[in-house]
Amino acid sequence: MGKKETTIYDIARQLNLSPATVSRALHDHPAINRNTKVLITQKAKEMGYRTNTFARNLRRQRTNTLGVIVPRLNSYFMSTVLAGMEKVANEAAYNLIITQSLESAQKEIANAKTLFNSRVDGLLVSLAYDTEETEHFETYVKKGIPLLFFDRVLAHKQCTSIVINNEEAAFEAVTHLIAQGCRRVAHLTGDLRRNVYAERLAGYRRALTAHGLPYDETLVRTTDLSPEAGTEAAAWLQHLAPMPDGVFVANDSCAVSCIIALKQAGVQIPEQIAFAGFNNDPVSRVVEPNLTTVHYPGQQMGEIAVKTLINHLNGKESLDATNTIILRSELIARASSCRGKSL
Amino acid sequence: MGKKETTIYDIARQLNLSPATVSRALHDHPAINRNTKVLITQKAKEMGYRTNTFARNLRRQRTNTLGVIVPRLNSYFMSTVLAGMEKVANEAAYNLIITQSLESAQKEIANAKTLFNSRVDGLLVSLAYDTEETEHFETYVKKGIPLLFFDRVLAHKQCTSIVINNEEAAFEAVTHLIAQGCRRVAHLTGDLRRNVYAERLAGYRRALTAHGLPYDETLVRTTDLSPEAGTEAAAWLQHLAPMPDGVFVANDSCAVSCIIALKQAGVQIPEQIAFAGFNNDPVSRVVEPNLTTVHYPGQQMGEIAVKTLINHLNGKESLDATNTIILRSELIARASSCRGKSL
DNA sequence: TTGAAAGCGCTAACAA
DNA sequence: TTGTTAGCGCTTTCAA
Repeated sequence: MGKKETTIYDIARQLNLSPATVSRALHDHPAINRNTKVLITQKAKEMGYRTNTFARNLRRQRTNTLGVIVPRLNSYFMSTVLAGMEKVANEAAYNLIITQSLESAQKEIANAKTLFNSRVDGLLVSLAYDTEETEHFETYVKKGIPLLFFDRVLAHKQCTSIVINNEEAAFEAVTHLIAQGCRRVAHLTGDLRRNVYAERLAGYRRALTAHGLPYDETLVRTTDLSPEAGTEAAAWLQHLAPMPDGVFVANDSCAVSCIIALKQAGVQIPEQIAFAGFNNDPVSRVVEPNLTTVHYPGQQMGEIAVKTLINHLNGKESLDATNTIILRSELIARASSCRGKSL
Repeated sequence: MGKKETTIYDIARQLNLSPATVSRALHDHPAINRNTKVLITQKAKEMGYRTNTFARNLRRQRTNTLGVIVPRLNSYFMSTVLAGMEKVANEAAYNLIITQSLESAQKEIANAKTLFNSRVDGLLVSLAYDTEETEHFETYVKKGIPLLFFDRVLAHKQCTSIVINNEEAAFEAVTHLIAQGCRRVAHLTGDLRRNVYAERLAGYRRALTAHGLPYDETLVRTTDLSPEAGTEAAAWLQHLAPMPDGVFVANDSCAVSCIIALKQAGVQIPEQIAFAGFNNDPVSRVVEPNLTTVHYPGQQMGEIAVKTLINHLNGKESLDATNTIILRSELIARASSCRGKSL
């Protein structure tokens, strides 16, 4: 591997200064002569010096690194969140170590451990599908490492969460379907151990009740919300008797594949079945008819999550008081649910 | 922050052993007594010990961390690549520090520098739109830090690249359009400084020539390939006289929005204009008619990139001999380009 | 404004 | 199989 690294000792020797002075100059210490500083900076560049982050971290007991655990990297929503996180972290000179649990609690535990050993200054988590125990986060809490959950969060904890109001968003979506004339609304959801799905179900249920419609649990189907699940759900919908006249799906990609399968089977959307999805994924604007959905501010969520965490680390803003940050979501009505002429 | 950290010294003291023995036990050193090892492992767990990665890295002069620079995190293709990278890296106990250049050469340079200072063991790069100079990678080459480009790569360099055969893929796509009867094929491309777009253009051109069609540069439009660019391109296409009867677009999301805009304007797809895109993005299977496209093995590319890099780092396989790894891509013909009855 | 010196926690060469 | 010991490169207290 190439030549030996230049250290502050090398620079110090060349300049007949002490390593301490070099260290100070390189990190804008106030008590340092302007000229000395220029001299050192120049020499450092000339010699190809680069900070040894380990030595520095070892000494300072800080890493300037944040850990991230997400269920999957390659979903539209998540990659948007990550883009926001990276942006803010980068601007604040923090590194991001990103890991994915692939929806497995076991991998989530392993990742939490690895990141813990990597001595991240803080951790950002969106939970896997099947996480039940949360022992693996206790180590962080105990060490006083700030822990921030986003999207798929943990209830009843002393850590901060960033979410949208899923219950309300679902309520609005279903209310909208009902306003369009739906009287028998089905719901495709994900694993109910996750707040996002449980809350959307609750919103669905409340909307039905609020408009005098019965809650019928045979109209609720739990799936993994994949496109394949959408296709299967299309068959399921057609076998329900009578067929529902509206469907609220907890994510867009599943909704879209469901619509496509139904159309192939000759079902009219929205005339026979009206649809509403969730996330405002790009596919929602491509499917025909365009999918009504809930806009989920992913990039913003990522930005705020990291900003909040870093502010906390810098002592600018304590997280201890903040329990939950709720971002604004928004229903976007499109053709998949609109039966009137007005839209 | 919490209590003081447990070190191997603490464990050693409690067990009346030397730190060296503890260190060995904790890292599966061969010359260690089975019982001693069990003892130490247990004690370590009991005391809540965690490896201090800095101290370890500082000593070993290795970080087990790879740096990644991508143009954007939140594109379907890129998030798929990253998912593959994370999977392999994680399995091999490597961390991934992911950064995005946001298509800016300047940010790419800054990120390269940061990652360099983070002492990554290797770097994976897909170039920004407007990168011209590549000085910022020279530091890596000089230090002997392996550098691996993927997708948007650098020509004529002594580093390894992982790509697909863009020229050939484009040739096939355009040949397919011609086989469907297109005689006046337009092309929407990206910044031609990037190999992927230059090569796709070359393939487009070769296909025309191979089938006796003239190359007309007024039919080639350079854009940023965003959905918005697709919408604008739709207007442009309609103003060309005569209107082209086929379009090859260098990415799917741009192609899809172009199709949508054309349909709104009353243009029949594929009867009046046949379309082929690139990437096999999910939207390609949602748009109507479904978009003919080139399947790009993103996940696989990410996996192979990291696997190759790690093998090199472990001395299992040298990269010095390997200049380019070419993955297989595949044309997927769908309704957007098929005029015959056969499909 | 600068310097001397200690030590962050770990690993590896050498010794026993 | 285990122990001794010397740093890896940096920051920081204390002293000058």
